Amino acid sequence: MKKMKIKIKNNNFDLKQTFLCGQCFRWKEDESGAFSAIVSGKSIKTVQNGDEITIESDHTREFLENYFDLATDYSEYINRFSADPTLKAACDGSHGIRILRQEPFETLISFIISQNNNIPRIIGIIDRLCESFGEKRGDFYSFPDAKTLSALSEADLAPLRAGFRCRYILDAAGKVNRGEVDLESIYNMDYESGKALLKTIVGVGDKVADCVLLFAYHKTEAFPMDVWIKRITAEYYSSGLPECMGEYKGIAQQYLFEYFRKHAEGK
DNA sequence: ACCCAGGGTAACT
DNA sequence: AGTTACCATGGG
Repeated sequence: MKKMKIKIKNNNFDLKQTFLCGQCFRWKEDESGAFSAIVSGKSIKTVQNGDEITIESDHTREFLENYFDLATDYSEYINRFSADPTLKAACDGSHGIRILRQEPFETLISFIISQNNNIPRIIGIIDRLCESFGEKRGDFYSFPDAKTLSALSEADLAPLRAGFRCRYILDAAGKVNRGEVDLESIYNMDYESGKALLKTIVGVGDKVADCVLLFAYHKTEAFPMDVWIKRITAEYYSSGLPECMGEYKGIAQQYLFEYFRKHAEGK
C-alpha cells in the first residue's frame, strides 16, 4: 500500500464533512476516526490530523487527486458564495466539504436506492448489495458491476429490502450492461444530454439524474432538488437562485443541504 | 396509528 | 403541462 500525505489549505478539506454530507454512502469510520472504503475496486484508507490528511491506497496518485478533487481550492467557492447571506452561513458550518468524483455506476444505483428513503436505510441497503453481490477486498466488499447485477432477478434482490426500487436497479443494470446507456460517454456530454440519457432508465427522474451528474461526473450546474432543497429554495430563494451560485449551483446546493439538515437535528 | 425519508411512475385532468 | 395516488421499508 502506498501512502500519500497532503497539507490542507484554508480548512478546505474535512474527511468527516466530505464523507458524511450525503453525497456518498460507503465510507466507514472506525474507532480511531479513520475513514475507509472500496472505491473503483481498490481499498482507500484516510486519516486526518488537523491540516494533514494521509491517504493509503493502491490507487495511483492521479486517480486519488481526481477522486478527491484535490486540484480545486474550495475556499474560492466559499468566497464566491459569501455574497449570499444564507449561503454564507451554510458554508461557515461546512467549509471542509469537497465534491468527490465517484464511479458512475455505483453512484447511479446508490441514488436510485435513495429515492423516497432516508440515509441510514440507504446505507443499509447498499451494504447488503455489496455483501451479497460484490467481491471481498480485505475488510470490505466492492460495489457489484452492471454485468453482475443485470444477471439477477427481483427475487435475488429481495434480501436487500429495497422494496419497489429493485425493479429500477435491474432496469439500470440491464441498460448499462447492454450498452443502451453508455456511462463513459456522459463524461464528454453536456449537462442536458447527460441528463436526458440517464432519464431513459426507469426510476431515474430529475433529482436522481442530477445527483449522478454532480457526484459522479462533477457537472456542477446540476442542482438536485430533494425535499430539503425544495423547502430551502421555497423559503429563501422563491424569486430565483442567487447570482453568485453561477455555474456552480451544485456545489452551493451541497453546503445548503448539509447546513439545514444539521440544523434540523438540533446541532 | 400516523408521518417522513437526498422521488418516480402511471393515470388522470 | 400540471396534479395526485401509490409505490416497500423502517424509524420516530
